[in-house]
Amino acid sequence: VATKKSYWLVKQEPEDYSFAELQKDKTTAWTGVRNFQARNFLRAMREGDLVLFYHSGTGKEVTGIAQVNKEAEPDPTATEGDWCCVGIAAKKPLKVPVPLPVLKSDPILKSMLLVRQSRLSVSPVSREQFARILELGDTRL
DNA sequence: GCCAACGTTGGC
DNA sequence: GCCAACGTTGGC
Repeated sequence: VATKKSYWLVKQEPEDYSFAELQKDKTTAWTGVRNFQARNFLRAMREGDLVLFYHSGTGKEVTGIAQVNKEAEPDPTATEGDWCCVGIAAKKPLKVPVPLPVLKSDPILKSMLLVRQSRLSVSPVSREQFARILELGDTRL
């Protein structure tokens, strides 16, 4: 059953957990999401989906590509409530990071949910937007 | 169920 | 440091 691949973006402050740390760890459990909208996106992720990794705060740029390697399961860090996490694996850093001002001004990227709703920590990305990020990032998978 | 008050996040 | 956006809480 071939399902169509989806694309996502996750956001984290690099001081908290950077893409470099993910590369070092190889994989990580993406825990700690406590927002319903973000949680629902986590639940929609499928193994193999590609994930843009964005640094908020210091950097404010898309810095790397990761891939879902484990679909949603209960978040072990949640002591109450119906929360979940996914597993992601580092895939490749962007050769050239794509900074927020570029996202905001690019005709394809300015409609990204990240741009329109900056507090959302997990958001969907279209195939076209994902391809555009790779193009601007001078990176191919 | 509404809304004011407050807290948090993130960009500038 | 400030402000906008958004979520949560609590009084009514």
